[in-house]
Amino acid sequence: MKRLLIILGPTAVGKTDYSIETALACGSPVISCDSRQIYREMSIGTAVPDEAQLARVKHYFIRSRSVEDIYTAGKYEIEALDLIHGLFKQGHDTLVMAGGSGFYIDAVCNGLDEFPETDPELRSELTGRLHREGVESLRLDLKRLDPESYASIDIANGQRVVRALEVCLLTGRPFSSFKTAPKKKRDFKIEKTGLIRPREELYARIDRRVTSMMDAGLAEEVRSLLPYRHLPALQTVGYKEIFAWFDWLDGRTEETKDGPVTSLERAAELIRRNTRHYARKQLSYWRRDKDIHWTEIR
RNA sequence: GGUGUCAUAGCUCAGUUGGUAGAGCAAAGGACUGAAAAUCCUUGUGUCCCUGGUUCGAUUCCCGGUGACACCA
Repeated sequence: MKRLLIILGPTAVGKTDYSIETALACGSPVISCDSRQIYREMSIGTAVPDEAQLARVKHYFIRSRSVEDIYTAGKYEIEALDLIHGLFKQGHDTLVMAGGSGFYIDAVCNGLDEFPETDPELRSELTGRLHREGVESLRLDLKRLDPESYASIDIANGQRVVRALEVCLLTGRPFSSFKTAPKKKRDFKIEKTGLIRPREELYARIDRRVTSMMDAGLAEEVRSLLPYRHLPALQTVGYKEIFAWFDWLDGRTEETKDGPVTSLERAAELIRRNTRHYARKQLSYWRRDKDIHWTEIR
C-alpha cells in the first residue's frame, strides 16, 4: 500500500530541514501543508524554505498562490489529494507532506464534509453585522434556522456563528445537516510524525527567528503588502503587528487590546509573544490526535 | 555619614482601619468541518525582605537589620 508520511510540529521546531532530509531519503518531493507559506507575496514573515533548500528537493504548495485568491482548507484538501494521487500514479511509494497547519492536515487525512462554495458577499455582509451588532444578534438567527448548530458550536465565537449562518442562508438547509458524513477513507496509509522540543528551547528558537526576520527586512515586506492588509491571508502573526505600527506612524491609534504599537521594536516584541501563543495553539490542537508519533529532535 | 521613601505573584503595582491577599501583563490549559499563523473559552501563580517585640492573632503597628531609590552633607 502506498504511504503518506506527514511531518508536523509547532512553528520554528525545525520542520523544514527535517522534511527535506526525509524526502531525499524517500525519493519524494515535499508537499507543504502550510496555510501561509502558500502565498507568493509573503516570504520573510512566513519563514518559507530558502532558495538553497528549495533547490535540494521539489516543493509543492510553496508560494504558489496569490494573497488575492481566497484560499481555504477545502481547496487544499482537493488539490493536495489530486497531487498525491498523481504522484503515486507516477510511481512514488512514499510521499512526504510537511507543515504546521493542523486543520489542513486533518482535511487531507479525514476530509471535510461537502459544503457549498462560500459566497464572499454574504460572508462580508455577515461579518459586518458581527462588528456592528455583536454576536448575540447573529446567534438568535442561528437559533431559529439551525437549533442543532446553535447547541453544538461555540456560540461565543463570532467567526463560527457567521460560518454556520452563512451555510444556512446560502442553502436553505441547516449547517448541521451537512456535518453528518463519517470520516473519509483514503486509499493510502498515513503516518504522522510530530516534531517536538523542550518548551524553553522552542521559545528561544522563536525569539531568534523573529530577530532574524526583522534583520531580513520584514517591515519592508509588510509595507509592500499594505494594499492587501484586509485580506484573510494577511491576518497573520508577523504582519498584523507591523501594520499596527504603520497605523501609529500615520497617527491612527485604533483601540486594540495590546495598545498602540509605537515602535518597530514593540512590534517585534508582540510578534515574539504571538508566535509563542501560536506554537502553543498548534500543540494543543495536536495533543488529542493519538495517531501522531512524537519525536524529540535534538 | 545623615534624613526620608519604598520592599507584596516571573514583571509592574494595588490592598489589608491587625483576622495570611488581587489587578494588568507574562505564563499554562482547552475548543476547532472552507478565515485555521484565523477565531473563541478557561486557570492559577505568594515564606506579603529578614530578626525580634506588642497582640488571642502581624504581611499590616513598633524596635533593629538588609537592600533599592531620593535628597542633604
